[in-house]
Amino acid sequence: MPELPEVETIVRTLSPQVLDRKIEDVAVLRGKSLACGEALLPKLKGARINKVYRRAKLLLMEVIPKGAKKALFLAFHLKMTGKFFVHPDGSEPLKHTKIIFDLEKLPGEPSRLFFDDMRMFGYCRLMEAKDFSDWPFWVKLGPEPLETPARELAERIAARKSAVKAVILDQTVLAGVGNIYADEALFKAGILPTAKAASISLPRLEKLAGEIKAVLLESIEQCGSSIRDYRDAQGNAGAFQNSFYVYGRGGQACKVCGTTLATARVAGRGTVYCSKCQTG
DNA sequence: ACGCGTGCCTGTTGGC
DNA sequence: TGCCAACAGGCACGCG
Repeated sequence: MPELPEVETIVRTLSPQVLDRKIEDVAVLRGKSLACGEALLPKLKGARINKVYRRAKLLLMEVIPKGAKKALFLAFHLKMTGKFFVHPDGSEPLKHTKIIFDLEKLPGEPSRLFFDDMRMFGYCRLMEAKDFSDWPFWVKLGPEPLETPARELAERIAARKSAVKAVILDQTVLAGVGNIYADEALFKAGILPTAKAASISLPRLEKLAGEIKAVLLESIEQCGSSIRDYRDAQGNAGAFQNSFYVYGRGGQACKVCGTTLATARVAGRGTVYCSKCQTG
């Protein structure tokens, strides 16, 4: 389930494979996977991929259409099971392939970029620059945690009344944290996921913000977490799952104090925490 | 305006 | 052994 570190890893592994290459053809195998921009599809033919980058959990590509000055943008949300892989010329779609981008052929390089998505929660939006302002999710996205001072993140969290876990998962408060890194950061900060954000002292929230940044950075260094089947755009698994303190470890011993880790549902999500190391 | 619950999806897992 | 419910979870949406 790609969160910020996994999407960042996919950007880094996909970019060298597709940057500056031209898109020769696009096949949308499942209409709903292209959330908008169907009318712009013809403009993709012959367009050059100028930039591959990330915002929150979104992977974006800026493409320059042939002979046009206005750029187009592909914004992918991978949700739980979205994947990219560049397959050899002539490869047939896989069971869960939703969109195929045929790139210009280069000697010795694969040319079929597949967007696969087993659960079908993911999507691609094809847009012009002006369309971003009509995309509510994009407009409301909070700041990038790695580019925002911990103090500022703490103040944004403190302004909300809900359970602190629900608050840090809220993409309008800060962008890019999902269930894994929420649980890990709360453990490292020693804060119970159910504690109300507004009731936590600012220094503790600043500690939490610092731990969010630390856990995201550490995971990026490890190329993300591979739960089940996450792979980067070169097919490699991440390694950060080996560093989890709590996520997926319910019922096992806390690595710090030995207490059996508790499970609960918070903000509608499976949640694991240590009732001794974490307090309200 | 905010907070909370539900639906979207399919493959995997565990209980009876 | 086989079936089926529960589960995985980000976000849109609707309700209070």
